[in-house]
Amino acid sequence: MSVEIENPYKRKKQPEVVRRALLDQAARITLEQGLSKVTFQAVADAAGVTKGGVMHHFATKNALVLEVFDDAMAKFEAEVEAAMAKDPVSHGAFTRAYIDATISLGEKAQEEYDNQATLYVLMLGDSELRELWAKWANTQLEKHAATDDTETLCMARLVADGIWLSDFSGINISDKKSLHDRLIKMTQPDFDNRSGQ
Amino acid sequence: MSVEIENPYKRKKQPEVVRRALLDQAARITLEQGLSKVTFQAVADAAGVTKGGVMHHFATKNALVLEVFDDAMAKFEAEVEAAMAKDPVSHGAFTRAYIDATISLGEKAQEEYDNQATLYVLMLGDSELRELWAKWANTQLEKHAATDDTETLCMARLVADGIWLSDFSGINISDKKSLHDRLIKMTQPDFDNRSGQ
DNA sequence: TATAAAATACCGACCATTTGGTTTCTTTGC
DNA sequence: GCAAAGAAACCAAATGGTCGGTATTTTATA
Repeated sequence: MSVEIENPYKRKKQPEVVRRALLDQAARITLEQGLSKVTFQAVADAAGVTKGGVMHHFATKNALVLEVFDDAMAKFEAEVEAAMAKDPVSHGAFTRAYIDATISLGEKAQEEYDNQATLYVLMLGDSELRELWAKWANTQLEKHAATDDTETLCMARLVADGIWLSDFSGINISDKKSLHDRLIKMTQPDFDNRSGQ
Repeated sequence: MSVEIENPYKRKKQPEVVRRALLDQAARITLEQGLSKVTFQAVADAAGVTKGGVMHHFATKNALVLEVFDDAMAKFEAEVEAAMAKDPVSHGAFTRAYIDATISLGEKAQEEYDNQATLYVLMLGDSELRELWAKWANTQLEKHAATDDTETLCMARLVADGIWLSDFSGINISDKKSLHDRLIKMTQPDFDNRSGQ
């Protein structure tokens, strides 16, 4: 007599949970093994469903990747907005939020670091996603032009990007904390007047 | 009576030329269409040889990509060293060279810009290549520790990286030339003393 | 210096696997 | 009952890789 096999059809249906798992696993595989390893099969296996299950949620591979990217972008945006909401000073508020969302110090959760990395890895490998990212970034810059348009603030954001790049590729940075503090100082309203550039 | 068909075997053999073409085309495809489109077939077609021809020069796809990366890294290194050789000031010489090799101003050839982009796109999409890059960069930093180890110099390099990132993804930067000049000023021997940070 | 041998460059047919994608079906939950 | 969730069995095309062949180039040798 044969062993009772769990009938997979009887698994409880929880589309939202499955969908979330699919996005998360796709993002994880992107980071750990590169975009080329993000296949329907791999994502399905990682999330514990079948390929058919994945394709029910995401019709094509492009759609899947696009949603992973959108998801990462939305999270990043939320992070920035949350940080801005807590900032009492208006001048440079966007830049400070951007810096804190981009640089991963000790206190920043791994989860958020991974999200940022997913965002960058995806967009740097795909010109279509790059355009989406540029659109978002340029929109943000316009939106905060009144408070974050000086060259010094621009530079501060660029350093943040540079730090992320170094961090991600494993290049040693002397003292990230001190650098971070220096960046934040650069965003103060009176920085450009107080000191030379 | 049949037309004489050119025997493809009789093509003149010029391994160095073919090899160069293969690396160049693979790099181009990487940039224009992403790593996933870099297939033996695509590279072969682009270079005007057969798949077998490609595989004669590069046994596996990994080997091909690795050589493309090595090639890009070597070119970048050469660019940096050439710039350093022309610099009479020792303090910050590596940083200035790095900045000029990284930021593409008008005068910088498209070719060199593409090389930089290939380097970054490849390494950001593959953890193995990332390690190679980190190794190279960390070695350079050690080598030039005597002249390029201050926080300000580190920051200048990070801005350069950030500028590249923004450029590549299509994010608007106010005045790149002015930013570049400011970076170069930051690398001057007396910068940290002359002004606040 | 002529030539035979060995090595190299490259072609082209082939193969197993994986890929993204389609279809059909069963099950669940309202 | 019915729409949605998901399984499962397909499929054609593309992929990385093997293999054996053929022409050219280099090297060894006489």
